[in-house]
Amino acid sequence: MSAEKKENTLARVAEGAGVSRSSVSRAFTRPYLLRRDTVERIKAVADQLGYVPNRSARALSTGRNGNIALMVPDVANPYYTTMTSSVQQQADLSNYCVFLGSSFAKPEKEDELLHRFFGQVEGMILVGSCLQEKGIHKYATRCPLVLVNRELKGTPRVLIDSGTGMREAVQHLAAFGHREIAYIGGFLKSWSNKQRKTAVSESAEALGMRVNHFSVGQPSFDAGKKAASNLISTNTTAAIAFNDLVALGLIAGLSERGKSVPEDMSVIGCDDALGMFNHLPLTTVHCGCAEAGRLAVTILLEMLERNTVFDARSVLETHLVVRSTTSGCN
Amino acid sequence: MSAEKKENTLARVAEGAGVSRSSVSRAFTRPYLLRRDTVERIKAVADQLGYVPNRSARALSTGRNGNIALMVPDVANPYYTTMTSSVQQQADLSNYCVFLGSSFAKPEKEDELLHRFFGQVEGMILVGSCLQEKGIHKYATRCPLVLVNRELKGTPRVLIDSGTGMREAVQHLAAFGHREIAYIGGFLKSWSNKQRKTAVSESAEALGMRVNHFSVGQPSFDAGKKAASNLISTNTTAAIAFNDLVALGLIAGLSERGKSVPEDMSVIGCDDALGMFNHLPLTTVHCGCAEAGRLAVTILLEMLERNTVFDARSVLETHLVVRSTTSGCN
DNA sequence: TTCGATTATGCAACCGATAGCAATTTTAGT
DNA sequence: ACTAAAATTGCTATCGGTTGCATAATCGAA
Repeated sequence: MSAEKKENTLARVAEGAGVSRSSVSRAFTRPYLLRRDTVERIKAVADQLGYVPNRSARALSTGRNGNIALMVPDVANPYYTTMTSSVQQQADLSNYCVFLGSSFAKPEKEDELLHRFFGQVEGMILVGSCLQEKGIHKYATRCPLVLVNRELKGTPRVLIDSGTGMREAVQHLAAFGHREIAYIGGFLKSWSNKQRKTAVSESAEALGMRVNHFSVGQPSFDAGKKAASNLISTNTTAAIAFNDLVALGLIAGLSERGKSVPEDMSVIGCDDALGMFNHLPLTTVHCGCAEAGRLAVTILLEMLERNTVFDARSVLETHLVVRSTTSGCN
Repeated sequence: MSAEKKENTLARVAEGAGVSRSSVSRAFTRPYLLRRDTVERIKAVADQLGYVPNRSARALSTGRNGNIALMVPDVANPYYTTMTSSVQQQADLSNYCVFLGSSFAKPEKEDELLHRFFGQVEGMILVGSCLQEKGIHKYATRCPLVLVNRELKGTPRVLIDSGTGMREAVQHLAAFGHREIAYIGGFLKSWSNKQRKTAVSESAEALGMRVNHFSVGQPSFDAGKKAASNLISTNTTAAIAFNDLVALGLIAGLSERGKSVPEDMSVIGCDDALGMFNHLPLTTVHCGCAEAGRLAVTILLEMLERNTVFDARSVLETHLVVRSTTSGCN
């Protein structure tokens, strides 16, 4: 069975209501310019016909399409999922539609998707962009764009500072009497990883604690699990992981080796993405991903509204959420 | 600093390359109609100017915009996240852009978002739609639309049959010697819940097992946790939960009450969404969410390609994935 | 009534591409 | 060299709206 019965247009509604196309257009966009009853008559005909204005056509003549693009490294990652969700909700409040793209941390893919979005969005939000500065600039100079977790002077950005939470984590462990801790990092080159690692190092040093550094590369559950054995061979009594996934893996790995958490080892995660679903709720650093997403949208829409680009730089603090995987050391 | 330097258009490129607008258009859409060197010259000018075709304009004249809409109840739910991710990837393979919408299981919100998407997509995928049949029809009759996990005759649909996996789960438990099991359900009215519950009941009965039914309503971690106490007061030796979250909660609840899994109680989840991140990898029913997403896109694009609507009905089987939360009963 | 001031509405150009058809240039065959 | 066929390229209408400007209708007040 074939489809494609042509959609009804302004013209058809106009004909049905016995008015000009302009009037139909106005009935939808600036009804106050028309007589009350004219608007009603037009609307009646319109929804009797099931008329819905064609957004492409409207966009063509107004230059506004009511869309924004959201680019994340990986939608399936809970950290980004939370953000995606909040971005979509916040955009929805202003009747914006959002395009979603996953770059899988590949610059070419990110660029390709952005290029594809470019002509049909009013603005973009790039989360953890893996593009080079040049690549970002290419878009930033041509449409309003907000970065999340990426620092680039001149481009508005919202940064989640995991440092504050990490410092709280170290202090928390110090208060419990831990003197030798470990940081299980992810990719060495990763911005977030560096930020977290540095925060741990510095505050540990300030508190006179010793910290052993490990790097697992891709921060996965299995990576965390494997890290467990290395950890055991040290005198570490507490570990802070790059993220929750690694922390959970670590706990699993420890338990396989007969070590229990938190008795034998305290463990702290980061992101607060899936720690509350563990049999032992995970002590972790809560990162306001949802808030970051909302803020990014707010900034972006503000730029669209005012038709200007401003160099905002918002930093969101993170905080430790104490649950059940940390305790005093024996 | 203000933005808004007008984008460059076909015309500008044409002027720069000393050809007509048609030629520029062809250089991008049907280059084989032009002489090799003409195309090159045009492309050179184009990307020197940073020209990107305006998709709204193109859409207006071709009637195709290269976009599809994906509607899910909640992006933040891992079950849907997996699907969202696969839909986006699959669409990307055909150079389609995807709009994402979350209905939060509210029909009005779903309708509002779909209405907003309507004019600017070629087709839609509705996952677990909460619209009434009438509401779905409204869109299905006007643009190609594929349903996931929703049965509606005449509209192409992809259904994930958790029944097969659930039956495997029951058989698995039977093989381990369990005679009295429990099903911890979610919302009583939910289609998936009914499907899963029925499958458990029927296959248990066929195997001569007894099954105790519980319902927790909103299927959350805490709900599962609470269910633990009810469970303990029965002679149940194994439990099948509505989904992984409930299963994990259940395990946590049991452990709080000194029961260990799988020694004292075998536990099986459903969805395979987050069970592998547990310290004890969860035995669960794997639902091919990613596959369902891919399939939905494939069907949708096929309809767009062939410009027809066909009443496909694909059922995806699910399978038990045995990990560490099940064992023989003592 | 009559006239200027307010609304309401229509006209027609325009947004940036696409595509059918016509015009022009090449190519190939004789 | 000459011509028909084939390959290129240009012209122009069109997609479905929006909007500035002009015209027509309505209203109050003189």
